[in-house]
Amino acid sequence: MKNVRKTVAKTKILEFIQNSKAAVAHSDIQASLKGVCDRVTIYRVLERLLKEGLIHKIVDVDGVVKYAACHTCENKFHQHNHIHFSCEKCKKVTCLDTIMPVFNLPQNYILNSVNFTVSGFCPKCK
Amino acid sequence: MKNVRKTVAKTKILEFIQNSKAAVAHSDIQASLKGVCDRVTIYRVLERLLKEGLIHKIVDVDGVVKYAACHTCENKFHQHNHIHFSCEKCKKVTCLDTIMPVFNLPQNYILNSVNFTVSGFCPKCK
DNA sequence: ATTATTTTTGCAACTATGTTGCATTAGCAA
DNA sequence: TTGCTAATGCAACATAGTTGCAAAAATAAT
Ligand SMILES: [Mn+2]
Ligand SMILES: [Mn+2]
Ligand SMILES: [Zn+2]
Ligand SMILES: [Zn+2]
Repeated sequence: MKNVRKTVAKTKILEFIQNSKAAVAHSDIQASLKGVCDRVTIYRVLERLLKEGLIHKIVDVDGVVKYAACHTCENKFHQHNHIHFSCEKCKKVTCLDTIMPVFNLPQNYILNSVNFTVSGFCPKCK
Repeated sequence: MKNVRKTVAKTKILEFIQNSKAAVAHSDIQASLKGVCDRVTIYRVLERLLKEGLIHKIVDVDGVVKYAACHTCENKFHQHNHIHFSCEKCKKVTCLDTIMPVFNLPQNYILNSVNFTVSGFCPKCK
């Protein structure tokens, strides 16, 4: 059952994600942590942080994978049914933590998780 | 203003997409069209079909890009605000053309397009 | 039908993103 | 301090997508 360990890479990466207002991509992390660790390590740390429920993963509308800290779901139900907003101008992806769309699936579909991203212009870019 | 041309590749690719019940990936197309054209051509044809509004693009929860024919929006408003269902078992992505989630953005955000994908188990796999 | 024009294609080369195996390093508990 | 094993670095690989350019094919003009 694999004990988790606290390492420099993990600490710095988590800090960076938590201090970012918008979701960050692997390349953002790599740029900010210049030389702290290998790019493969970043991938592996991200995997761990996901599994430990400290961050969540967002696939942007253009396929770019980004990560954001978990706020609303600290220790409780780890559900991310909020909307993500992707700005077409500044390319920033932000969690709209309080906004959860309403919909109902047809019979016979079993829902597990959702991935809602809307795009347009953010308040700063409109 | 670039006239569009009808070519074998384009015809076959569009047919394949239109005949598929689920959304298809580039690799699916390549597999089905074995040797009809180069893989680069597939990318370029897909781009054109998108621009011509004959298909739409879906980024799956795991980042895999897929394409589906347009049904509800033939000539009219080209809006894709319906939900896509991604089955975790059979990996098929299907358009739930009639289901459109309700939500409201905070002031100052300008909505342009949406990308809603929910995952779980489809009727066949549940 | 022939020719001319321009879109489309194939190919090769390249970039970006993510993965895997394996030897080495470093956390942490005993 | 020692021992165990999680975590890392590095190299190599895999996959998806892009770009430039010459050749081929589709359509328009003659
Ligand atoms: Mn979020
Ligand atoms: Mn669809
Ligand atoms: Zn913006
Ligand atoms: Zn299924």
